[in-house]
Amino acid sequence: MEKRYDFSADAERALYDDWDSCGAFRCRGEGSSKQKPYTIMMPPPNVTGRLHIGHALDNTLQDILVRYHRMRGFDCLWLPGTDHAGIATQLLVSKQLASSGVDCEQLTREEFLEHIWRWKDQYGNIILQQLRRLGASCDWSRARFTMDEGFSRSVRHAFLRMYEDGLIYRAERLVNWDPRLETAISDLEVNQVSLRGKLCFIDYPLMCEPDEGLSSSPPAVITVATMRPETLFGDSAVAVHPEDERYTSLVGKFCSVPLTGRSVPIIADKRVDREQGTGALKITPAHDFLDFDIGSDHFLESLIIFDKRAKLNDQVPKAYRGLSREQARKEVVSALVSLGLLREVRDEEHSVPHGERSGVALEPRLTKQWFVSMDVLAARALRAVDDGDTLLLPQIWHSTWRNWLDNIQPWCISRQLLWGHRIPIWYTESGDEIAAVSEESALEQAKQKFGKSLPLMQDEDVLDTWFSSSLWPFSTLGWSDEKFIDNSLLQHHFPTDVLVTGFDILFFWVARMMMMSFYFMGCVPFRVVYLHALIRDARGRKMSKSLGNVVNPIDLMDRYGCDALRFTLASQAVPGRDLRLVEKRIEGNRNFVTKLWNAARFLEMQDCRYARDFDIGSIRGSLHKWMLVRLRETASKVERALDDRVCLFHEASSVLYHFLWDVFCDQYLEIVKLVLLTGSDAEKNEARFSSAWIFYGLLRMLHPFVPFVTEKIFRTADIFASRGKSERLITAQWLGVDDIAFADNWTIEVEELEWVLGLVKEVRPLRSCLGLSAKDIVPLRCEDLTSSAESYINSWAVVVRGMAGIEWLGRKSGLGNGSVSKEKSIGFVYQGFINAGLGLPSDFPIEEAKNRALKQFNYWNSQFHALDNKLSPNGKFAKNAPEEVKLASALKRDEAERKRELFSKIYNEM
RNA sequence: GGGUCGUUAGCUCAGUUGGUUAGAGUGUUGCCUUGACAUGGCAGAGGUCGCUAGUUCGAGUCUAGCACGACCCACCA
Repeated sequence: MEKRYDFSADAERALYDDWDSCGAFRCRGEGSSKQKPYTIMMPPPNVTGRLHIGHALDNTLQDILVRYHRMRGFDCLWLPGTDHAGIATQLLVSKQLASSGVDCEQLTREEFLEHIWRWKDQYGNIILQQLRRLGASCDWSRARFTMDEGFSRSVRHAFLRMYEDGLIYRAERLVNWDPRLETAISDLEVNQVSLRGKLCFIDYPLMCEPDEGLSSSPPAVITVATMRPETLFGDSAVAVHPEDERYTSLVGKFCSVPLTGRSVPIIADKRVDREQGTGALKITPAHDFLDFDIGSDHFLESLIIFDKRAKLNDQVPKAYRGLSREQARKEVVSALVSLGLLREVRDEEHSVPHGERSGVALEPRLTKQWFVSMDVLAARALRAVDDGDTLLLPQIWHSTWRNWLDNIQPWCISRQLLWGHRIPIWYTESGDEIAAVSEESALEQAKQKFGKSLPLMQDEDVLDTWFSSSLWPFSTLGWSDEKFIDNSLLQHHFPTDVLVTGFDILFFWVARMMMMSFYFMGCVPFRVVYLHALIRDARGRKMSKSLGNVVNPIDLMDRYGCDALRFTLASQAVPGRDLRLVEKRIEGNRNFVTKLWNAARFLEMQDCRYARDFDIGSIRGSLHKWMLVRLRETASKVERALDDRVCLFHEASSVLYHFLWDVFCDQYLEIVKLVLLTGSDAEKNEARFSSAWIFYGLLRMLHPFVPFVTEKIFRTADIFASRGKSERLITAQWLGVDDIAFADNWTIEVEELEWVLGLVKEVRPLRSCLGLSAKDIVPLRCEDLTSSAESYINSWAVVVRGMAGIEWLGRKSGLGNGSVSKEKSIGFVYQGFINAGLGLPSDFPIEEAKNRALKQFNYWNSQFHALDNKLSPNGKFAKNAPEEVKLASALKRDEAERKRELFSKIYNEM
């Protein structure tokens, strides 16, 4: 083996390509009736995407689950793919076309789509290539795209069924309109942005009743307050609260809208808030949601004053036509000032809805759109989580889930874009709608319905990207695709096991998948949803391009290796908490990878070929038995943590980290070294093979987390040579609790255990002693430490004997239980050095010697303390706790009920 | 306005139904190159667990209030 582990991109790619080409990622599907299926659908990244750190986290966690289950013998399907990402892609391609001098406006729909498809074929798979670098072991042979042929059929099929069932309908409503993208968007795509604005108090002159004449005195005005004076062109009323005494006399009268001369009624409506502004609200039904509702109830006219780019249209006076909202606001204000109708202006914070994609302020707009009725679907999705059919992890999301689904609004699914699934509805000249899977079918239907061939126009709009994504879990398995209807793949792998994704798309995607799955499949799409948190920078800020704090995972992998990044992400994946990416942590985990590599190198140096075939059940040494017990305990912890219904990735990685480093390397291997130096031939042999065998087990447990280094070790280290067994770790069988079950039959005597623990305890002082003595003590015995291996070994053996002497002395003198004074103990330990043959020179300063002995004493003391606690049944409780409590607390954890009873009994009697 | 979460060592974070002396990584101090590993080893320093009250034999952990921070939903005349 090389001295250093090579984690370069090339080295990792070689390993990855080998896995891929040997078919390790492939799901066997229908061909493997014996294997239980395990299925994860990868959240499809946008075709426009480049791998960012969030993808890295998302896919690392999925890969850990998939590799783990694969090793446990499941038939794993991890299905990858990409999303066509309607708005994002269209924006990107039109920008590119514009920069290369193509005027998108001049292109026909077909020409533009051709450009996008060409772009998609060229660049759309970059992110999937990047996922390979991450080690993602997904089944590439089953990769899907949300606009591939089969998927498109699914989408049409789904739309038509929901249309026929009345769940999808067309309606004229006020929708959130994005004036930059010139399309409707859904409520979820709206971000509220807090801005400073000017609250304008505008006087609307009252219209005189004919009989009042000129006699009535001013002020004959009603003052309204608005942040958006430019919308006054669309006003069709002024509303006040019915019980607002200031205005009761005015209700039913008319006032004139400034700059237009239009006369509008003053109406009363309970939805008007008396506290806000002046208590009088100008009503612009076509451009405000509340106004729209009030307007409909009072049968007011909806005056549309903006075009689709949010510029004033020809409904407004000539001087204002074509102005943007901002320009219009200025002009209107100055006109009002010159008319003396602007009473007051106040600075005020308010939140303005912005399009999350375009970033511009939205304009509510009255248009005809397609909607999905959500109530029934939502109720079912809610029940699924309430009943536990699907588990949301972490469970805190349950209440958010409920909250949202309880207050759900119809979903606007039509988009005025070009890139996406075209709505499968055709119109006749008479305006009749014909729903069909294709134009041919629509023509056929029209012919039957009207008795003659008619020219048809397909609906111009496309569907919201999330509409197609909501079909992802089953559409990817061939649902509604004629070629695969009733296919066994769908039966085998649906519902899927786990969905791993970010909480930010819980409503966008997860909830809608849940609804669609119930509607079309009659069951939940996944048993568990694991929602991971957001990755922030080292200072806790969100990563954003504008802050320039976005880290590129590819770059991190180049510098630290993929495994180090993966392990870091896994170890930070604490449910429900955002994680900050600190580079030092990645560096630490790179060191962990190196440690693993070096442990392998050590074992490699021992002569233990075919260690994989070693009959571990035959071992005799307590040391190895103890180690196997610890290994089993580790396997158990990892298995529990990786259970789908728990998903404690940080727990699993932490257990493995400390087991490898602290227990396996720092304790066990150090003792193995002693055995190799001092043991009999049989003992040496057993130590070599046991340690290699145990390492192999550990290597398999680590593989899901750090696949590259483990595979590399497995493939290069001689110890893993085997007689005709699997040659790849990725397809090796997990070494689980059940595989080490034989350890249960061992009775490790208390003395044996103590002996082992004694050895374990010796390791660190041994190392410590080696450190201490290299300059002072050892040269006393061995003049030339480095000249020959023999002298080194001898001096080491001496140290070992010395430490054994100290321990013996320590125990004998009762150092462990505090029955000997500290001073006396120091004396003993000091004496121990002498007795052990490590005699300090006669002129060695006594204070220094005492200091050393004190250090040693402190260490031994803590070790004995720890040992005492392990052996003592009541060791967990404070010395001054009441006896009753000690008794009660000695009960096992799962007997908490009894514990409580006992408590109340004890204290009731007192 | 409604809801959720967080506050533990200089920094980034664990801490399982309340239980010895609150842990890890990283940084820091001192010592040590040795035959797996200086991307290492040993030893040390560093914490009134946000604040206040309460429950308890015992609170980082449970309850209430407060402070600061983050996020989600709704509204905004």
